[in-house]
Amino acid sequence: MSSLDALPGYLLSRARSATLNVLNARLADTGLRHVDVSLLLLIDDTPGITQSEAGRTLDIRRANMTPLAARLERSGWIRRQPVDGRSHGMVLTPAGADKVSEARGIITRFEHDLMASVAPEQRDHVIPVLRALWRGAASLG
Amino acid sequence: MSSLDALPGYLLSRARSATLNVLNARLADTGLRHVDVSLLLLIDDTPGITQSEAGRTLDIRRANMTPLAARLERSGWIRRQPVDGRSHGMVLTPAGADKVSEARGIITRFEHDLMASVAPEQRDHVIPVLRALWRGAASLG
DNA sequence: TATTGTTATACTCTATAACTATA
DNA sequence: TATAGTTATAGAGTATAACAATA
Repeated sequence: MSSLDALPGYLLSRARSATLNVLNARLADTGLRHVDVSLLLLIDDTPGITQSEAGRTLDIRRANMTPLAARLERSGWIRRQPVDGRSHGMVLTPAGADKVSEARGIITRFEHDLMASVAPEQRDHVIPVLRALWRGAASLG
Repeated sequence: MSSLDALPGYLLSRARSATLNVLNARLADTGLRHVDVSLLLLIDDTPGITQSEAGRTLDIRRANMTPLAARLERSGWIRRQPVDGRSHGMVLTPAGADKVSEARGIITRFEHDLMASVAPEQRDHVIPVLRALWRGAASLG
């Protein structure tokens, strides 16, 4: 263990990388990437949400949201329909709703396994600590 | 707040992104990227460490370590010297030692500010939680 | 004027495969 | 046969700038 292991920023990167590797491996068979899952879950939560709104929620820029949403639409998981002349509301298709269920199962199992791997005395602190770091770092920017 | 905000994996990504943005902004004037800092700190901790050893410690592949180390050498911050016919040990130059001091100051201030932004009741849990998530995810892989 | 979506583009980070030189 | 370093390359992920259409 190097002295880097005392630095929250470094630990955050390593923890993120380790968890993402596991999640991506578990998602591999679904044809979804983790970013696809987050967008599909958001659309499921907020049917009709526009690309720009989704981008602001997920911290994805408009320019990068376009190919992402286009890919989900091409795969038949979402439809984009104009809500006014310039905004596109996104909704799940029936196939997309099935895909979300499938993804939700994997995510739920993954989060459960991850939490189970954390010592009981730290488990209740996982969510509060991560939220605090997120909000805290954002407040420093 | 979407339902994603209850998922450790998602929170980890957002927290990592937010902290990295702040850190990179603070490092901008030094000519260092965060990955440069982690390698320089490791070399400072372990003078003579080889590229492969450093790669295993930092989870950076040999193929990606080469241009990284070459850049630090070109900048005059490290020297690479053969330890046997195939391994290169890395050591800081005097200029590199100065650079590490500069970086360490920024890192220390950054980690302090980040910790200060976390509510006191969560603060002591930051390091244990991040270590637990890292090790836990690695054990799932 | 500001916003939405799009296109083009570039930069970083990460991953694999193939090669050489050496242990 | 395994390891160290290198090179080339490809794929994500993320960033900016410019544009047309619309509010």
